[in-house]
Amino acid sequence: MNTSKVKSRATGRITLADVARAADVSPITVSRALRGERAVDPELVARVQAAVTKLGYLPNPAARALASGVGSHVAVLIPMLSNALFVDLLEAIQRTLRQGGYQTLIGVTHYDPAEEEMLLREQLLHRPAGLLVTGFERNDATRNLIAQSGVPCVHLMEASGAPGVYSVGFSQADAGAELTRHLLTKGYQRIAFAAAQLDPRTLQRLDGWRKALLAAGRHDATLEWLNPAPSSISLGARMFEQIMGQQPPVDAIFFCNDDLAQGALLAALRLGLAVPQRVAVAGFNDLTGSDQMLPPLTTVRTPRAEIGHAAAAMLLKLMRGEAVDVPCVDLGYEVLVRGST
Amino acid sequence: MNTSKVKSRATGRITLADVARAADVSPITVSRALRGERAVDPELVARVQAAVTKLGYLPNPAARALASGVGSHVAVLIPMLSNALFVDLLEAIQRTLRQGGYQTLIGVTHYDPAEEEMLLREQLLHRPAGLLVTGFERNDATRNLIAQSGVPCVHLMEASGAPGVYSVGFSQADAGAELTRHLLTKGYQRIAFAAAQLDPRTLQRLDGWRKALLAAGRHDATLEWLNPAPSSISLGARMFEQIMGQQPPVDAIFFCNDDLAQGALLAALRLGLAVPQRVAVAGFNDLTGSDQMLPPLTTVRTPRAEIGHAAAAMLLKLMRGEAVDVPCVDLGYEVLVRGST
DNA sequence: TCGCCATTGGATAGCGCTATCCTATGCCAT
DNA sequence: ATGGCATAGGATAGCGCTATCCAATGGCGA
Repeated sequence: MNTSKVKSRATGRITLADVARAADVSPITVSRALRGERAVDPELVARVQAAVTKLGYLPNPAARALASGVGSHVAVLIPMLSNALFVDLLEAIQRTLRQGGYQTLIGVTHYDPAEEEMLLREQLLHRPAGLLVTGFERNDATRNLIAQSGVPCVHLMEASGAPGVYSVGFSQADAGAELTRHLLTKGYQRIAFAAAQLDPRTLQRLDGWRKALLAAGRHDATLEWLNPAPSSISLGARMFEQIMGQQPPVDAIFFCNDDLAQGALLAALRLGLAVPQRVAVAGFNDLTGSDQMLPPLTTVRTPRAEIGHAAAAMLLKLMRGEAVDVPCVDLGYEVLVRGST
Repeated sequence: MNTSKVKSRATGRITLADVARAADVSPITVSRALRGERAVDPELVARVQAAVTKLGYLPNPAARALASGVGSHVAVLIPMLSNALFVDLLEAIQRTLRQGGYQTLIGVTHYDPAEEEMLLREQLLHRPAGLLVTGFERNDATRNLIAQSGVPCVHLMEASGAPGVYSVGFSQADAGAELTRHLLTKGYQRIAFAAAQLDPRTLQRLDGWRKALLAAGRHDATLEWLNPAPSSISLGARMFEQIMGQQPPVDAIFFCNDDLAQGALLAALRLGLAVPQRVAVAGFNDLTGSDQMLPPLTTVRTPRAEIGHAAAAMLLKLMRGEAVDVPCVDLGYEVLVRGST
């Protein structure tokens, strides 16, 4: 029964062969019993389990990866960790994947398609069991890498009906439009849109804002303030001052992210401009601190933790070869009306 | 020269054997040429390099890990991603390690020693090439795991002279004391210390504050406000209101982290309490937004990016078996005096 | 000239798993 | 009975690399 030979380079760790010996079965039976890959006599499974517990056996991920051609980890590509949004998303992803027995490898693309491609190539070398990527917009090379790798992939933060594509998110454009309609309903006449970073999701919000204003006959190109610099509180403050210094004046500003809006509210305090009387301010994502601002910030609560959890759960199914009934999950959003509008 | 046999389960990827064939050398020579593990005839190295380039060969990390017993990644254990401090730290670590050819695997301990132990056990299974952990305080089991694993380990964020221990950080206690002395110099009489989370580094700052106040004869137990809840802007606001509602009044508050201090400044605005006239507020870490507050927040700039970089560089040396001349690097800090004090 | 050792290329044997094929068993329909 | 087939355990052969030993070469002192 015992087929293992004398070890010349023993690492001292308990191997599957040790378990097999202790349970008096063949190594392959242990492997099958542990993975549930094929029907195994319940009595043998019990014996294997007992041996595993007794010896404290823990499988060697590298050996597993080499033999099976697929790792026990998931690669996650996100744009930026300094946006709290993605931290919340990651936290949920990591928690869910761990329960499924997978490690999470994080790659930060810095919103750069070339960097995303490079990271992906690197990650694919490690043969991840699954892939989580942010949004749909990427260069063809990257898209092909994903498709040809055969690694199950779920897209985060956006909702898309494309066939064969898995995604969990919400409509950024709808959210942008709905927040804009809230401002219109409140009676604001000239509603600016102020954005930084200009990543795809920001531009979708811009699109929603534009559609809502066009529908109301209130659109005007001078209302668009687009800055490719990274989003931050201080940039929000600067953009606010810039916008308020222009003619004709605006009476509301929709910032594409809460950090910008927070900076704007602080700048308004500094300048003595009353919010929302002189100008209304709205943000996006309901980041930490937005409810503490003066006045509290009107924003859109985005369900990033739920997205992370649902995407990870979907990926787990895909990795296990189970069927996914709804490939495109829309988790919606919620406009939070607070004092700033 | 060609020793490889017909593949039954070929994965289609280029292997080291393919390179060996193309360069007309043995596989082990390719391995050595690529790793520089032993002297190899420069001409052969050139031939190997040419073949690698021509074929686009990329080593298989799983095979490497299995054969050598050590992975090509570093495990990093940090307490929390929602504290921007650690995001900056990670960013620097990841950048430096990637240049050294290592992947970064992040584990978030949530300030929980038990979770840290569990994560570490999990990570050690993957045989990381190196380990980065936050601070020195952990349970004995975890400490033993690190020591017995034989994996090179560098400790982050604190400076310690313990022999055989590698660390990069600064003295949290000194920084706490220096900020406190700044407040004393400014003439504040009753300087409170308000802290959340109560992790080791927070307690070290507390210690510094206490020593400075004791030295000045201004210490008083009612000045300590310790809350084990997670640090956040809203908690800072609540703690501020609580502190300001107590008698005898304080004239300055040192918050252990900037998010708390930011919340306090916002609460002060809400309550109409003038900062720094009615009460001075100081924070720690110089997080994003602190310079934008009203008034701008006095705080301590902590060199987390530098720490991340230096720690990763030190770990790279250790992993390569090179000597590290200074095992304990103190990168200092800087008190930033702004309008809030 | 001879050995001795340092140097460097290669053969061999795994690392610890899993894919694949093979075989033994039992059960059913014929 | 008997063939056919599903079921389940095991032997075998790698996955793609590296550790280890071995052999060939050349330089050098005696």
